[in-house]
Amino acid sequence: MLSKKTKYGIKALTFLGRQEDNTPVAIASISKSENISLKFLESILLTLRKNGILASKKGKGGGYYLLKSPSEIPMTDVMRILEGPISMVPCVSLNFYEKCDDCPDENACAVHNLMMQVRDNTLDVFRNTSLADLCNC
Amino acid sequence: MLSKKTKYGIKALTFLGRQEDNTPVAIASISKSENISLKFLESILLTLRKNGILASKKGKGGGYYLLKSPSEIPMTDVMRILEGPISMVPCVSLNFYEKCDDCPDENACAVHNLMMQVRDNTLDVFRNTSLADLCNC
DNA sequence: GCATTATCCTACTAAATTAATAGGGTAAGT
DNA sequence: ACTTACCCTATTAATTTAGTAGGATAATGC
Repeated sequence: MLSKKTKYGIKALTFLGRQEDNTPVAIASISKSENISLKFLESILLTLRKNGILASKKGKGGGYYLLKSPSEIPMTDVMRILEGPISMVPCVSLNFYEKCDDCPDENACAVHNLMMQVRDNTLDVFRNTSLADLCNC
Repeated sequence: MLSKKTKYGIKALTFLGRQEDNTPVAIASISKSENISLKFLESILLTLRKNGILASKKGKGGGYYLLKSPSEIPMTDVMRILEGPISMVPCVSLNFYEKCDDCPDENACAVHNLMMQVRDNTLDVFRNTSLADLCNC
């Protein structure tokens, strides 16, 4: 299941990507438009900023804005920052690999092999989708 | 993330599918071979039985066995029984649909449209994989 | 320079889910 | 009868997720 954090994060990003110019938008403004708890959204935007997706400006007229153009932001990046691994099991993860305790041989593991396929397919979607694609729908 | 329940369930099913004949296998036997907590596995096999994947036999020589041949058990069924929805969000689920509280228009929702694609791709994998495919690897 | 605005940041709490355990009940075989 | 092994409900422990609190910091404008 997709966490609310990721869901809200993506909604906020598309909201920012749909702005005419790239002037800062206040958290409160996004919070209202997208029906997201202000404080929760605050922490989400903070992690997106710390991970190089957003930049911010303080004080009056301040807010968050995209660092790059939406077409340059692949959904793989967004997903990994907000949701973590794209794989359903750590043993098939490219960026968050971990060995299973119970499994003596990965190549002989049915779960491993099935989840490799799922990962490849999911990755395909995220690699071929940028924030720009999401803004136009 | 895939739950341990599903992971263990799939491992147990492939173990049963790899048996020469379809005679009952005791939970304890699967538990040892696959390094799964006995009691936890017990509850997993119980739900697989209640959902028409497995049958069981009590008493000495008893245990669990597959109701159908592995090639007749699609992974979509297994996943939905053990893990629940295949979709990452309820609003794109075929079998567990639920409307989002925050979203006024699904068709205009970026998350919805992205997750539709992910669902379609994941579903493709599960639909085209049977338990038999997992037993041969 | 001071008030206002809005992000920054740490810590905490509540709720939900997951993983596992306990313990007795029931049926089948010998 | 006795043993074996599944049946079933309830409970607990651990982890994760979602959300809250509250003040610190920085920029802007009068």
